[in-house]
Amino acid sequence: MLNGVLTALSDPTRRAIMTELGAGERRVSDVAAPFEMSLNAVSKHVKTLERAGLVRRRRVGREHFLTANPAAFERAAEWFDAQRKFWNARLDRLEHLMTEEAGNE
Amino acid sequence: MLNGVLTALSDPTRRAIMTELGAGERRVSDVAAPFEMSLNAVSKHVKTLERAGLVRRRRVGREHFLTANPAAFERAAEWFDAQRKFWNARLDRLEHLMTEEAGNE
DNA sequence: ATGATGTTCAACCATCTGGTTGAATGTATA
DNA sequence: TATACATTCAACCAGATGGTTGAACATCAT
Repeated sequence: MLNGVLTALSDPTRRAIMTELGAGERRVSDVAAPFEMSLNAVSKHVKTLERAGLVRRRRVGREHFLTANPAAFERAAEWFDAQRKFWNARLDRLEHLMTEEAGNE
Repeated sequence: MLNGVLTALSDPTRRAIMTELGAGERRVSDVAAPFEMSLNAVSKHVKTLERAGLVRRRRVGREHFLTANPAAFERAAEWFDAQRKFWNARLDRLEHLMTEEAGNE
């Protein structure tokens, strides 16, 4: 869902986690290590990303391995792309009108 | 700022407002009309979008005319595009490795 | 001047959010 | 078995968020 993905990614910590996972599979505590907040806080962020479908979890014994699920980006990326296209078209149309106007002067 | 734009757009009401403004300049009360919430609530949402740079306001007498500022989308759109490119490259690399692996069997 | 219109401001409220700490759970290891 | 490790769960807290209502402000129309 677009909503969940956008909400999840509107937090800088969570975007950083996604970037971190860009380097490959990581355990929860590895992901948490660079941050100054508690492991618990990061664990919550991971859960949020997971709920949004952006992160997948693989349990091996007591360790939880996390991977990014890039497919989940798609909806949001597409939404922004659609916006971009729409506004570009609109600006082009506007510009076109203005040059036409100029031609009539 | 990426953060502000993403946060602003993570709310469905605010995304709807942006869509509404896609049709052209609108007064605050016109923007508010289709929503079931109070004018005040929408006014607050507009202010949020304005703070994020996504909306511009033009005061004419007592009326405030709003327009979308598509340029503000750019950062966010670019961020998603960068993500998309990064993950596609990563998947390609992975696929490549796997076919190489298969060739060695 | 009066009153209606368009909008914001201010105070309030319930819920969400992002963080904390401490305990619980499950698993590996000595 | 006892202990250390990896992680989550639960309770709590402060501050943000999204909504409400009522008053204030500025402007237009009579």
